[in-house]
Amino acid sequence: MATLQKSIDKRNALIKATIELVNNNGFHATPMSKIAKMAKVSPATIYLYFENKQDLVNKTYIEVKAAYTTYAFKTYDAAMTVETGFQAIWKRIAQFKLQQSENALFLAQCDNTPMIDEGSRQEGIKHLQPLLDLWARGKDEGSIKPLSDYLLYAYAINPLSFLMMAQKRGAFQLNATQLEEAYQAAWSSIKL
Amino acid sequence: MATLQKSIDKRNALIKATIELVNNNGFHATPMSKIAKMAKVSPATIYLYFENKQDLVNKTYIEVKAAYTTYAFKTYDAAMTVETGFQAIWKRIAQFKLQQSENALFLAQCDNTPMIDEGSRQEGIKHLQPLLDLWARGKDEGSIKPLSDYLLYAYAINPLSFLMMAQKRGAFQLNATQLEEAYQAAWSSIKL
DNA sequence: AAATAAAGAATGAACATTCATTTTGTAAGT
DNA sequence: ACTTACAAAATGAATGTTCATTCTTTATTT
Repeated sequence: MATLQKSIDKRNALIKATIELVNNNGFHATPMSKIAKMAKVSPATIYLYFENKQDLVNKTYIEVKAAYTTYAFKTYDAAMTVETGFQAIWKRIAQFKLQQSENALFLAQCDNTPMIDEGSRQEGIKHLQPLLDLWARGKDEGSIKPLSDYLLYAYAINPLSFLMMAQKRGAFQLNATQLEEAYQAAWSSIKL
Repeated sequence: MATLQKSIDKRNALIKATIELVNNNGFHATPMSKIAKMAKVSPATIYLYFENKQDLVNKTYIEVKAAYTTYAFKTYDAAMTVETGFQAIWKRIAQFKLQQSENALFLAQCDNTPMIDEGSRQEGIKHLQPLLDLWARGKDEGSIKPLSDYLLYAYAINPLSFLMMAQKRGAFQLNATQLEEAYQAAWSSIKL
């Protein structure tokens, strides 16, 4: 497989450039030529690593989403209580959105526009399974409200996306106290 | 003076076509030619009503946002208690997102991508003032948690956008009971 | 030396916008 | 009432640019 020879550095640089440019201009307003320039590579080289522009952005999405979920579940252990487990996940997600805001913004944009193939979108959702499992357990135990997975996700996790978006626009600055308040509000809105 | 009237119908048709096409393809993947075709108008005619593509989409955003807030505050009266007022606004917003999902989706997309000028974005925010006033009153009275406006918006209102997005993708179907649960969760996450 | 990776230039399609005309509505003059 | 003249409105066909992708050549690796 010839692919093994190709420089992983170049691939990473391309992914990184894609994220940065798409964040600032959107998918269709970021030409391959700019991505190439930012990654210090010829436009033609992109096609050695990715089939085409759509493939590049799909793969970028999946890669970032995987990094996101890995990060989110890092401190989580299925042996934890539901409350502790949820807290662990929530805080990691918050950390991710604040510390890796470029990546988080990219995901938010992908999730809110027709920029990603439906297949890649589905692929990205799979990785959230541990959270769905935790909720199922919580509902069984009676420690979490019997809401649909979507409602739970919306109330508990999704607002973080909005906060990150507002922060990106310089609308406000989130501090530790506010973050704790946010967590408490999230938990209080889904706990039974 | 032979003053001819530019047809408001044509303008409306252009706005409508813009919303529909941008929803399905995104800003940069909807050519003026397609907008023109859908509005049954010549491409050149668009430039009689709007300066350019950016102006068209900015004006569309502001128009839809204004309709959204008008709808949201329809049943609200500043004389209401904080709880009643919030319920009135929340339920109208939910109704809007469910019944005018095209418009709601368009707003969500505008709010999550670099597609709209910052000026138009600011313009769109102004209309939410009555909600901010209500929260200020609630915090004074001690009936709402002393969270920042952004946190309050994120927890109380923003999840509706996520739900609408998921619904658009056919991920689930929101019914009246779930809607009531959603409202209760929202209120419980911000009430003191 | 052979094979793979990379590059820059070339290609052709898509697009926003403008141009040159035509159509339409209106109001003044009859 | 009915022309006629005129300006606004509308149009389809250019125009020039931008962009994704491919082609041909050069460099690098084994």
